[in-house]
Amino acid sequence: MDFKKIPKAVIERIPLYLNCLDKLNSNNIETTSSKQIADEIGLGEVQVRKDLNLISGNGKPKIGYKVVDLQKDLQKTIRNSEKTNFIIVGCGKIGEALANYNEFVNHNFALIGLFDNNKSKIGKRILDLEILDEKKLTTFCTQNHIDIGIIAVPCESAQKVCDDLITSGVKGILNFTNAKLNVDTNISVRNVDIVSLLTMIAIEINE
Amino acid sequence: MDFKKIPKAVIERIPLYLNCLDKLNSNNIETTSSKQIADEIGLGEVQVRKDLNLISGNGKPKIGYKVVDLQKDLQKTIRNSEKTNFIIVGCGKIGEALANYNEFVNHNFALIGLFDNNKSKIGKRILDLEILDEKKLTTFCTQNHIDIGIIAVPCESAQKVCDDLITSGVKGILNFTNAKLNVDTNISVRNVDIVSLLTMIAIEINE
DNA sequence: TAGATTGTTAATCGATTAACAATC
DNA sequence: TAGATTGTTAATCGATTAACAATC
Repeated sequence: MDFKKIPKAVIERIPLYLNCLDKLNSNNIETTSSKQIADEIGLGEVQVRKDLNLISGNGKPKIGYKVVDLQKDLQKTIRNSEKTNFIIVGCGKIGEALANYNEFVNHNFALIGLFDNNKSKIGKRILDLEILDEKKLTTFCTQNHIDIGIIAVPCESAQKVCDDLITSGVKGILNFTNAKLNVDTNISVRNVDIVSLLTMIAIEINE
Repeated sequence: MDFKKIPKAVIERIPLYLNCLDKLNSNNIETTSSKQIADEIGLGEVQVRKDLNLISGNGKPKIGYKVVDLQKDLQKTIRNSEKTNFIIVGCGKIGEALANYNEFVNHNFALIGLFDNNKSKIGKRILDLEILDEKKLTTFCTQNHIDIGIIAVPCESAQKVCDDLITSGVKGILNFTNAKLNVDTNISVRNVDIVSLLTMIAIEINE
């Protein structure tokens, strides 16, 4: 929907910039420079400058960047609307841990639905949000605007849940199973698999 | 320690190959090809061939690769020893969820320690592993061979825990806090931050 | 003005893809 | 032998870094 396509590599860094700016903000720092940001997050300053120029273009020679302006420009890449709505499917250990995390609202993400297919879980609440029957998933998603679905069900059901989410209009998936999800290219999928992460670390420390 | 340096991009794909081979194995498929693997995990076949040639070099023209041989060659990039030992520091919701995950052993990772600084948690057990006092962390790490430490403590204590781990000889860190850890370049760090992941997905679906 | 800092252009580096020769 | 599949070399693409001109 945005006019300029943001390179994959830059997308990976935007959360770092946002984090850094949050920190500067809470320290009441109003103006910053590519050097300061680069040092803080451990990147090269030229790279930071190039990224920020692409995303914001509001740097001023000799002065640098206004922190709040930069935050606004970065935010624009993330969303058009007020909030990004997401749901969690699967309220086992991982799903529950995620649902209890209360930092979402500070970053304009809104957790608006929890689902499980286990009778003993349905009807319970996590931080005031009721766990709904997974059967209601597609209805819920079509009736509410859901941007992202988090999949935290057992591996075997992951593809089914994924298909249901996409059929109901969800455009992004965060997959906590180690299933390889088959999706159309217009859907954004990220995977978090602990064994894969440990494997990559193990390779790096073995070199 | 390995003689040939594996490119960063290839390291990211090794878990995919391992996953795919596990699946082929459980389907009793003994021989495979770059085409089959590529289709399964959604990569180009030339890329798969190049990666596998770098890592294994045991492909045979017209025949392909023996699944078990390929698995062995991939495993060699991951570890020299029998197992990769790791511990979890912080047994809150996330730490507990991770500790309960029982797939580690199937992939030659061994969870051998749990730590927390909360009196109400110390002494409890998760899947037969006792939660130890965080004060014992450095002693434990120096007395046992720990390859990787998972940090699942509150954000504020992350850097302190990280420093303790590294001082005690840990070479890899999996960081579940959104703290930006400051480490020496010889230490491998991977971060899992749910807000960052949601942010990247949100950017991609907003384009 | 001189210094600091941005933005841009060119050069380098690394990763992917294409073309094709080698071979069980 | 012909076909299938690997491994390699060259070409392309994308990302990073270096050099430097522009400017508040």
